[in-house]
Amino acid sequence: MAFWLVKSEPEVYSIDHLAKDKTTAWGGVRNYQARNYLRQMALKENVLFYHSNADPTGIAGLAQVAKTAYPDPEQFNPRSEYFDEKATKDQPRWFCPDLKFVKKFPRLLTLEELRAEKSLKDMLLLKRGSRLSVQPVSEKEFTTIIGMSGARR
DNA sequence: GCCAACGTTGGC
DNA sequence: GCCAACGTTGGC
Repeated sequence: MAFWLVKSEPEVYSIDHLAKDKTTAWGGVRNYQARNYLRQMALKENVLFYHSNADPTGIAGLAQVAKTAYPDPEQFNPRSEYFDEKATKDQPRWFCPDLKFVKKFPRLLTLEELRAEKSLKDMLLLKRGSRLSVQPVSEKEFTTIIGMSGARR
């Protein structure tokens, strides 16, 4: 069982959007490293939902993998901003899993709080210059974060 | 295969 | 809005 973290700009798609949609295709990721992580996601694995480019930034809630990765349909749509002319149906380049809403944390767990927590110092998210929008999280980190969030199991 | 130029991410 | 960090592109 692996644990993950995905970033999203709340102005574009927030935890509240996910709560309303219940399930969404996590598409539009156009970075190879992130794509590879998306393909590794297994059914029912836990995904922390991070608000980037926000005021303040931080972890807003929890999602779960509802469907493992399949070819992102937007790569085939010439009118989509995520269109990729080099992708074909036989050889798709980009993949997306479906993510399902689990819960919104009682309050946003800010980046500042995460940085202040010593046991999270090795977390990928907190590394300088870490821009990856899909990241693995260790079980220990995950447990710590759930504990800090004040969310009930 | 190197690397400069350029584009994007994301914290501040 | 700025800018550091990083990924990608493309000329050579």
